[in-house]
Amino acid sequence: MPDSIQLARHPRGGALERHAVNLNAAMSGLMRAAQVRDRDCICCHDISVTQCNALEALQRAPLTLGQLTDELLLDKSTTSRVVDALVRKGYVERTAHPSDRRALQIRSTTKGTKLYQRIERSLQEQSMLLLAEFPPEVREAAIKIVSDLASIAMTQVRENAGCCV
Amino acid sequence: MPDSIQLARHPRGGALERHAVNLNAAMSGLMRAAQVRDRDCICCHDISVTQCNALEALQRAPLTLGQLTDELLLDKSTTSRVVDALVRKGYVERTAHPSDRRALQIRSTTKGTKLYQRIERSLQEQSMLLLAEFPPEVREAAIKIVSDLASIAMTQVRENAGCCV
DNA sequence: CATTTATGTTGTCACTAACAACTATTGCTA
DNA sequence: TAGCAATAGTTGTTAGTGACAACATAAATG
Repeated sequence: MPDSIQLARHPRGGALERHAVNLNAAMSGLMRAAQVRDRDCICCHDISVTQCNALEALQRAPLTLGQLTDELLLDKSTTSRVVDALVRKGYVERTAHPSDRRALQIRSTTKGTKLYQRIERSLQEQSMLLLAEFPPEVREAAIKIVSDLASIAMTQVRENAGCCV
Repeated sequence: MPDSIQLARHPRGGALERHAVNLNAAMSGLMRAAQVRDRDCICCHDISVTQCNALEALQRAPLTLGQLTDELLLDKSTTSRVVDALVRKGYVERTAHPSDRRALQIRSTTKGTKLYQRIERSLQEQSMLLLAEFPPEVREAAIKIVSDLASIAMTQVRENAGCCV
């Protein structure tokens, strides 16, 4: 088990404080590694990580630009350009919204869906290597925790909109 | 508990495949949220997220540029510029390496250490909000898992250096 | 009907990060 | 020990990301 993250032992304060410090250290390492890994992996498939996130969101259902913006936690202008890129490459299309003529329905094309499935498969292989080291119960627990963390962090971001006081 | 991550039930294949798919979904959500959260939080403190990562690494010990590059998983040119920025702002200094005149010893200044501590405190507050929802044993387990994931992912990145075949 | 609000797009800017080319040391080896 | 390959950092250049502001168009509200 290589260079593991340094965990603090006794910073002043209670258990919660200590846990928070340790979680931050671990998360920041994980984020850096996962970011690079995803970039290297996704980029071989002709799109960027952000573009891939958008494509993923559109696999579930067609979305308006606003909904997509919300899901990606980006500015609407950025989202618009992410969609531009995907349209240019033929992975996504902008169609008219049935009831609101201001809005769009952005949907994945067949080509886009195929691409996404290919990418998902290669990301999955990476994660399998990663998870193979753990027994099944621990894997289940890890998934649960990470997705709970994700939900809560997501809400924090949406509510706080610029945390610093 | 708000918009939680969709978990797949029965994709074809064994438990490991299913776990890998679910972990990816959860991680990608977590990454997006945490990235935005960290950015918003750190940016109020006059440096970027990458600069903050560098500052963090330098809290433990002075490093050469190469070592720092390795830790941050960046290109050495990028790392050099990250250091530039931190030097310009007075948070870090480049000093001569004792035994190798090609190399540098990059070290955090007192000002840099103070800044890092301030930032760490505010990130910690965010994480405390997040962790408060879980009982202590679960928190411990979460930290362990996340840091193991981080270590393994880190190794994957270093070894694989461009996964796609 | 007029004003306000919401949906997207475009212009501009700052920042991130990679690759390649270069300089300055160091270390190997013939 | 002279010469050459390898290593440490820096700088030039390029592509991409993402925010903010200003804008056009359509819907909703008074």
